[in-house]
Amino acid sequence: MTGNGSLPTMKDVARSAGVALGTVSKVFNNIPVGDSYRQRVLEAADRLGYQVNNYARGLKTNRTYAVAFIVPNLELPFFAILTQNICQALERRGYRMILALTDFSPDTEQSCVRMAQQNKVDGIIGLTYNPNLHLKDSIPFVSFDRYFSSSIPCVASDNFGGGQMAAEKLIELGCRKLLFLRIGSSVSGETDKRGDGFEVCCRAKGFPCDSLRLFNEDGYEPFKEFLAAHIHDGKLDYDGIFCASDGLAMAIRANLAEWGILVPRDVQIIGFDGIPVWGSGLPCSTIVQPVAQLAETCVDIVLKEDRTEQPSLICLPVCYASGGTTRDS
Amino acid sequence: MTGNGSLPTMKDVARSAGVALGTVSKVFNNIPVGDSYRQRVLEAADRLGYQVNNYARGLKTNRTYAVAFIVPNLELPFFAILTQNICQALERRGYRMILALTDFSPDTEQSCVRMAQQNKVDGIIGLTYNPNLHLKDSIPFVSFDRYFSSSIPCVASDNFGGGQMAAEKLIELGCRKLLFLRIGSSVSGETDKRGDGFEVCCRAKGFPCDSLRLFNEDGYEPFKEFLAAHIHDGKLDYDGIFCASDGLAMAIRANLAEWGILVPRDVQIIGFDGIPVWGSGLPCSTIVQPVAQLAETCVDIVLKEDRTEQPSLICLPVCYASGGTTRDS
DNA sequence: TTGTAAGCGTTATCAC
DNA sequence: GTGATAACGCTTACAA
Repeated sequence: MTGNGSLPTMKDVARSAGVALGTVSKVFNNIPVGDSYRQRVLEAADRLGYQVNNYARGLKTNRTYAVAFIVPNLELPFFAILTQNICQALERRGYRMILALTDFSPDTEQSCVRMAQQNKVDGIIGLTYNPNLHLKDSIPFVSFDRYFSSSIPCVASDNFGGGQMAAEKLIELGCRKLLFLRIGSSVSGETDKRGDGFEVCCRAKGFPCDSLRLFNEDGYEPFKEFLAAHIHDGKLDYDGIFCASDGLAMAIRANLAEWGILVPRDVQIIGFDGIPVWGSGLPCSTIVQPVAQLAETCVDIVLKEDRTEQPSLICLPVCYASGGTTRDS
Repeated sequence: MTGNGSLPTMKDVARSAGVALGTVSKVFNNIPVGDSYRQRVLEAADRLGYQVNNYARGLKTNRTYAVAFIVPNLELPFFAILTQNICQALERRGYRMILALTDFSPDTEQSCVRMAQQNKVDGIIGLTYNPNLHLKDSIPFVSFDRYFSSSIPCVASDNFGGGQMAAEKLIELGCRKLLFLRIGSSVSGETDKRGDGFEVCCRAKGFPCDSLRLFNEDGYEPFKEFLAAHIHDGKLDYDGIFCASDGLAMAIRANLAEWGILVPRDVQIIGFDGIPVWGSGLPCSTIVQPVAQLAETCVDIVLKEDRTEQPSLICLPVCYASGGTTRDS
């Protein structure tokens, strides 16, 4: 204790150890110092319960060892797991994560960026939808799943390739009448390519492919109406469906069940994401995103000192995994 | 721009606005200042793209408007949703969350606490398992789901009541041979009371109740063996199971399915948590934790200035929700 | 190798 | 109401 009620400072440690202030600082920065001095300092620090004040340190060094991660929410399993992996990747490097949730609001996204800047974070990783997010170029920014410009690195899965993979798989499994379904932000992003890859591949292989692309604002109703319109005599017009997310795949499956249409007996479905459900494994057959590598990549790039020579778009390979909604298990 | 490459400071704003440094500070702290001055300052700040440096501010004021949240991971839906709700509750109050993941490691938990202290957070909310976590009493700490001592507030659901509720419900639904299953940390915590409440209630109502309580280290194998040992001629010895989490409930259901035992036809199951799965609603019938209120409560307490008169344990009411694994829908 | 002193960007206390 | 000036706790030349 310092006598007054507040926390001990370096000055207190120095006094208690009987050394100069600078010496204490050196000890805590791993700068060579006489062994007996180091000893005394460490003991004094321990005795006083001293810890470096990162705020004072950051003020001097301009490095805070904090990175902000901006994401809509943690309700979607993919968002939660991505957040977890990025947080762990940061921790491994001695950085901390400031978590900022936006609930898809462009205004909130912007104010999160402001907050991050004000907190002098060393970098920002953002999964955002605001089409004209205003970024200070003084803080490194890495965008997840959305391409801004060549000067802002974007990290994503190989969404196009994943779509192709889904098409190939469904066709290989005997599907001939294919359908693509998605619901998501009306702001275009990398994930849109999932459907593009799927459709391109279907066409290339000579099979018809319909698609229904909705925006979040639309809600699920249109899906139900669409399916209802494509069921005749208890049979669905399609035998293979590719959904842009596993959650959507599960919702579609549940809706079809109400019509007595069973998966994978009557129609095979492939989703996208591949996050296992705790206690019950993969929710469906799916294109698996390489979450751990995506996280590592974001962190690597955002922390990279040398900001010239940054790639502007990095796509990581996905893979297919069977999960009970296709006839291959 | 300031001429040199770095960010503008208050000094720059003052110079550019032609006012004194202190005046600028006052403007940004909402301290009364002549209107024309305020105008000039705001304009200059805008022109320069100035933002208050929270690190410098924190150094002076000893308030960082940051709270650390320590949690094992975001894989368990309950953890993810709790994290989301706490983060939102903090954002609403103008605070940011520093997220620290521990993966259940006691050492990591301790180092997260150290990190938080070093970052001079205004408070710590912790979902931890380290039985002798060392806390500085200079930083407010709120424990989730685990009681430390009367001086450290603990927030939890009414786990005991939830267990009772599950028993009552199963009995009401006709179950007579009851079973309680749990897997979790070997460090005791509030969640242990789920089973206690269940067993107490079963006994009080005069129905037999078995239970199998495992630790994470044990893995799932013992559950499978237990169930196998209690299946005779394709029939399970129990007709009602209460699982300490929804994830476990789903795992048990899947295991029973392998034996041809169907839920809820042959046995009814109630889980605990009540986090809906994106795209498919509740995973099972369950005791729902009031996540939003739990989060609000944690944040309220951790930010409360007056630290005398804090309750040492707050239990929030749970409720039952049917989700397809009981015969009441 | 050790000690000294000048800031880092704010806030807060004073005279004016 | 406004404008110097001294901290806040630390890092980092630079001098000893």
